[in-house]
Amino acid sequence: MKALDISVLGYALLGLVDLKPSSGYDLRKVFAETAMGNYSSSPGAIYPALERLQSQKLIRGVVENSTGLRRRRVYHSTPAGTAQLGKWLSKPIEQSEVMRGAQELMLRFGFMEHVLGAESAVNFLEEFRAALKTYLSGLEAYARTNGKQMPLSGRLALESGIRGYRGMYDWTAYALRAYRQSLTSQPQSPIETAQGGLR
Amino acid sequence: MKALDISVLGYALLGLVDLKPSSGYDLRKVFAETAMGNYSSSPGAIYPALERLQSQKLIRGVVENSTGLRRRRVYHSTPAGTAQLGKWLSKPIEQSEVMRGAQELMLRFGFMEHVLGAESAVNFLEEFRAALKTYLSGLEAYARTNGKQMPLSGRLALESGIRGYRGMYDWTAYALRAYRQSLTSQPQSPIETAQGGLR
DNA sequence: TCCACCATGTAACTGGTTACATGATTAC
DNA sequence: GTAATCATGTAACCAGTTACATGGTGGA
Repeated sequence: MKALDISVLGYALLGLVDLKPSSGYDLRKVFAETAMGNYSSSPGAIYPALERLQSQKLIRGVVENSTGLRRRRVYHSTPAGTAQLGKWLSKPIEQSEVMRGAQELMLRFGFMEHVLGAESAVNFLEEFRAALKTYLSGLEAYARTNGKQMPLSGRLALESGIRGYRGMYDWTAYALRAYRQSLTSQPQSPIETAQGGLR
Repeated sequence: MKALDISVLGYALLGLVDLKPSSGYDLRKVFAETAMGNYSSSPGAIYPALERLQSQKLIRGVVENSTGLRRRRVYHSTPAGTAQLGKWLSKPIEQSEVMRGAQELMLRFGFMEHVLGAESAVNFLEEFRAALKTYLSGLEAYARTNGKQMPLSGRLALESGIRGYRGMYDWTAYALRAYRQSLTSQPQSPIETAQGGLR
């Protein structure tokens, strides 16, 4: 099977549809109104993206006709779609993704529990934490050596980045605590992934 | 004068070149090796972007031939370029930019002192702080009402976003302190912008 | 009747990604 | 002489942006 290429927006859509069957309009609202404010969200972006996913057989759109409402194409994920989503979620974390702001990593984490189960989420958090630590120490070293010769606003902008990553690093500890707690209190069975072949 | 459209990468390049004349290769290294890890950075992105800026007369490339080195096209900003940069930096902060992660706003802040002077940087920080406060309270309200029905990983991903913005909000206070201190200690004259017409 | 909202689409454009190509200089 | 690094480019492709188009439904 050739490697399908799917944009980040595509994965965001696939993940949302896998969580809950939705129409294009529903999905647009998610991007417009919830905390997923990045990944927007114009009709010219999401309708073609949904069509692409459908042509790859990862989702299927069914026209709702039961009620007297206007035609509404509700998409749901196929087994292949869930599998593909799981594959994406299972990718090891790369340093370059951390560098680019870790937004895609957070998106992946958001879907992880539902698709791969809580243990995977914990593993991901541990890996993420390690990657953040590496990147942070690099940033801090950079700030120490180059900070003095930067204008104040540049130095502060860099400081903002460092604080952001430090905050994320702290967050991983918080999230791990939350997960460990939920795992011990109820020995939560992970949701079965639809297919076995998630390399 | 028609409104030129310049991508964020274009502004990043313009700002860097305005700080210090540089070749395409120098600029690539900045994106590859410093904390400006987003905005990359392949030759296929930055060389065409530099050409576009040059065709808009915002920068000028001069081939270095003094040394025996290989031809190296060093770009420097023109007065029109500095003016355009100032115009971009002067844009009021929009909520939508905050929502998209505030990366462009941080980029703007990084260049601000050099182009518009310290007072502008302070004003920007105050505006930014207010925008963050608004956005944060919206996010927190969203988390309160929708958090319970989200899976743990989704809830935690949201929490990460909130923490990130809260961290930025705290950072604005820190940055304002740093600026006020530097302004009172030495009554630093802002660098004159090259042209008056920054609407 | 007209407005606001639900809902889906399309067409033109363009900036960035990926990958390839080239050639000069320095160090070993 | 050859590998690494400096340095600049180009060409194909495509996803996302902007803007426009359409048409149903419910309420004032």
